[in-house]
Amino acid sequence: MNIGEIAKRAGVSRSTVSYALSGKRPVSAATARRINEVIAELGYRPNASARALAEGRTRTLSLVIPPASRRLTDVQLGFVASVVEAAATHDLDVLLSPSGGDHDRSFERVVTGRRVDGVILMEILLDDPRVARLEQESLPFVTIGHVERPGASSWVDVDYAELITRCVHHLADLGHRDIVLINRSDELVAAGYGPALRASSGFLTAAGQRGLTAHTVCCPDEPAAGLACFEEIRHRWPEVTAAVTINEAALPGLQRALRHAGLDVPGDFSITGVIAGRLAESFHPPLTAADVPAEEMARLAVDLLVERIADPDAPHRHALLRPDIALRSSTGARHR
Amino acid sequence: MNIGEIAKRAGVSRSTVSYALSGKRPVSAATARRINEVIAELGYRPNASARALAEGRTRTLSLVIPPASRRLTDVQLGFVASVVEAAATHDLDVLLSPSGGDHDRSFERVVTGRRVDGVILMEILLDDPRVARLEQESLPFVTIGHVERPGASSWVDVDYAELITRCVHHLADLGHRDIVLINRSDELVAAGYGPALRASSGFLTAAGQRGLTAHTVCCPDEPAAGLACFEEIRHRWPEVTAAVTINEAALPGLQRALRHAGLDVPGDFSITGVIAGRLAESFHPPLTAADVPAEEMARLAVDLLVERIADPDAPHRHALLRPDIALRSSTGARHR
DNA sequence: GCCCTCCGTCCAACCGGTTCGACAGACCTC
DNA sequence: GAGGTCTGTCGAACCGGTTGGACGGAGGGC
Repeated sequence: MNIGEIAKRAGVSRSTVSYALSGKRPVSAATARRINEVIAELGYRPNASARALAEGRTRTLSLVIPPASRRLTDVQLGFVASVVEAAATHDLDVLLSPSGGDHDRSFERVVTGRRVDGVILMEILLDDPRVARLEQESLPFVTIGHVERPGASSWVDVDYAELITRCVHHLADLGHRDIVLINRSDELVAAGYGPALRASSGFLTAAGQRGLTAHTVCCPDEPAAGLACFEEIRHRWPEVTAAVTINEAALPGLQRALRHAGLDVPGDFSITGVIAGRLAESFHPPLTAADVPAEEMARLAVDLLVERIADPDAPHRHALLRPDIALRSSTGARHR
Repeated sequence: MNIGEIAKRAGVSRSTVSYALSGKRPVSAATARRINEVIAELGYRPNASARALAEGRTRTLSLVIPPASRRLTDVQLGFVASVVEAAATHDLDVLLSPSGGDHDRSFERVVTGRRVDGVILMEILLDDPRVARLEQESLPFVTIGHVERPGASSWVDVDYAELITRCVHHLADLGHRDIVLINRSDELVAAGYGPALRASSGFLTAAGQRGLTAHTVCCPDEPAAGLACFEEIRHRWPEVTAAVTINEAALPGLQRALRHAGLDVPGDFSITGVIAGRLAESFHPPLTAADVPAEEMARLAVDLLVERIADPDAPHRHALLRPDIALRSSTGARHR
């Protein structure tokens, strides 16, 4: 059942049906009614592939995710769900493409087969080859996270350096003198993962300004690693009284380690950082932390992308978000 | 840059290029080499929409997910990632379509616009309208979870009734006499969500067989609810010494409630159930539980779907998985 | 040398839409 | 009543692939 069938039954030409549907040229009321009746009766819907071919656009976005093997964090999952949601408000579909590892076939297929109108990249490295690939292919894209040259593309990100700085000041104001940053994994840092690097430098700079003694550790994205990591911290720097973290996956392990060490939060030890809000609230006690506004970021990313698709030559835009630190109950005055 | 351009530069007709690419007819070695050179030089890749239109298939699957507002559980997330992964091994792309709430436009668009070759449905209700819709549209589909009439479609599921039964026997063997099932939310049960209903009936039947006193409660999919729910259990049935659960989201709250009540696991209280393996291991202590094999299920679902797409008239097949209970450390002998 | 086969290639139709230019007829104007 | 505009519709080209039938030429059998 195609547009020709509808045209035949309504006694008009194919183009008239097309115009009736798109409204791009006027159609008499009587004809429109006849056409709509036939369409309703037959349950006709235009074939998406044919339309995409003719229009030169697919009404589809690609969301490039890290491969499943590397488990997604809560923040990342928030992005996926929210991007799909935001795209739906523009009547766009979302194609999920793994990239990295041996999954670059999917990425290539999507990029080069004109399968989508635009791409949203997440888990961006400071110098990301996929960005170069998309630029070369001149396919509109927006990144969640940003590469080193901030003017080179459209992006949305949270200002990790600034948020971590605020965390440090918050702890300093509470009297803490020895603090530690629990970062993401070694591998990510080595690969040039922006948030990890920006968090680290923001942390050290702010600690320096306030005259604090600061240490940083990398911790694999797993609960068990969080436990081991904290025990190492206690062993190497027993004087530390507060931690800042951006490693969500390590939180359960961290929690267990704290209990195991008999430390009360925030009585004996304070914790803060940049964390998905939902996760911060399920910590015990709820974490004082900057919540990553995944939903807002996803919405912004999709809006930026839609804009770029409409006008690929417009200047790049970006949004650097700095959500307030939500004061919950995991930080307190130092009294050891 | 299209197939005509390649043909021109290689000095052959468009069809020859097509045949060289698909291998559906023999092409002389010399011609093939010339064509491949031009293709490599220009970085040509066939336009996916045009190919889809001509071939009548899109090489794309749709994965229908619950809307983002209803947060995805860990098990569900495992499905999404694993389905994408499994589809990639068949060189298929995955379109993510929210359904339910006000997102049925996406579902309709995908189903009726011939946008995909097949659909994977998750979060199936015992009597799911989407199943009927897909049948009517005669679009191949596979469900993760199964509707009431098991022969009506192809599906893969875990045998919740059986697994919960095993959990009950396990607890009974340990001497527990009063147990409770912490189920998913009221709404899901009311909507006819299969796992919740099958878990419940399996639980009650098994408890009856073993002569145990059994209670069931529904608990919203949130940590806070888990806490409240456990406190209610302690209040209403203080004699209960063990819980079985399929509610992952409630686990953190449950954990907090146990600590708050000063209960040692498994010394004072045992917990088991059907849970994503990763989550079971991040509980403290690690949960003795049947791990939902999300990866295997996703792989099976994709395989079944690919099979159905190839031969839509083949009889329906299904897989009902019964993973062993992984013995960890959250269950012990009753001694109160 | 003739006929048949087979191999490699080409032409043209087709998939199902969109869109541009043309045009018939109604209506207005002078 | 001739000429001009406006409205609604149609025909045909086009998007970029795939595919079936036709066809020319090389090679083999007689």
